[in-house]
Amino acid sequence: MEKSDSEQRLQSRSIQPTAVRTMVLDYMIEQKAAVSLADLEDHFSRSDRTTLYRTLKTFLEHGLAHQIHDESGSAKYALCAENCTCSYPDDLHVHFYCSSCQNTFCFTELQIPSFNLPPKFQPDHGNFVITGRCANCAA
Amino acid sequence: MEKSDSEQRLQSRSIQPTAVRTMVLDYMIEQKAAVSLADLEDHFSRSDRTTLYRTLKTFLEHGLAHQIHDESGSAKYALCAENCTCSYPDDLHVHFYCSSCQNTFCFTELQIPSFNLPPKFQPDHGNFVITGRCANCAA
DNA sequence: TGACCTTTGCAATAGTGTTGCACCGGGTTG
DNA sequence: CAACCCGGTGCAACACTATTGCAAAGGTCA
Repeated sequence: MEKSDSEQRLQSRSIQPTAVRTMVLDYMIEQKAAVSLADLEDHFSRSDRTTLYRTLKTFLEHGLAHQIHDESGSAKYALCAENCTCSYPDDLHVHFYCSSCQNTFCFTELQIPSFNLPPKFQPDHGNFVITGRCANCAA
Repeated sequence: MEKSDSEQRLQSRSIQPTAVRTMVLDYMIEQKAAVSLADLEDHFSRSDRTTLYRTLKTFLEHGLAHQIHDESGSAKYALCAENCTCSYPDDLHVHFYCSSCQNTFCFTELQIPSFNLPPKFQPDHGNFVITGRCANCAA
């Protein structure tokens, strides 16, 4: 039996590829914007909120996705790149939250130039969000 | 009757200096870390949650304070500098959220080197948070 | 004093995040 | 086969944050 790409992607992060997890991953792969728990609830109405919540939590814990805190009030989730460690400062990229359409986009190609923190502060990871209007809504 | 510094600071942002507002502003001035609504509730137990909530909202609307979204799940608020406009890219500074003591600090002196957004994206303001351990907790 | 406006307090609600517990199906072991 | 274990899932409940509606309090001004 052949394995789908997403199943392999789950296994490569040591996550059991269950039906829900594979579906959620597939869904996240197609999205251009980061997804919230509410998005998943809407889209997978046959699955339980808790299951989707724990699915996202599992993705976070295994480094498959990262969490973004924008001004929408609810956490968003986006897939990490294959080789992403989500740690500072290597994987520090910018997100853009559109206050018009409430979408949050990952600009993984947009690395932040490095800067120095005050002494003794030990960074672990970062959450950078620019708020404004996205290319679609600004038109 | 002489006016206190905080009363003048409120008036300079066109905010009526009521008792609650002046007290909250005084409190925020003394804090080294950003405050949450829950912090205010704890400290001003004689005032109502709603009043404190609306006080912060007023501060935001008049550019007296800015909002920070860290991983704590609740919004934090910190005073803006006198000349701050809170707009991109001039007032883009870094915040540090300590996952150990849950405090969030403003590094207003730490400007981000500039970078370019994709075309047509119209930025308004930013929310940059580094998570890790603060100088106190790292010891 | 009375009309008016702002501020404040109280109550209630929506929404998000989170946990406990029970069930189910699959694999394992006696 | 039966007893068991275990991860995943679903249901219910709860905590906490954010937010709104409405009524009371207080200040201002004619």
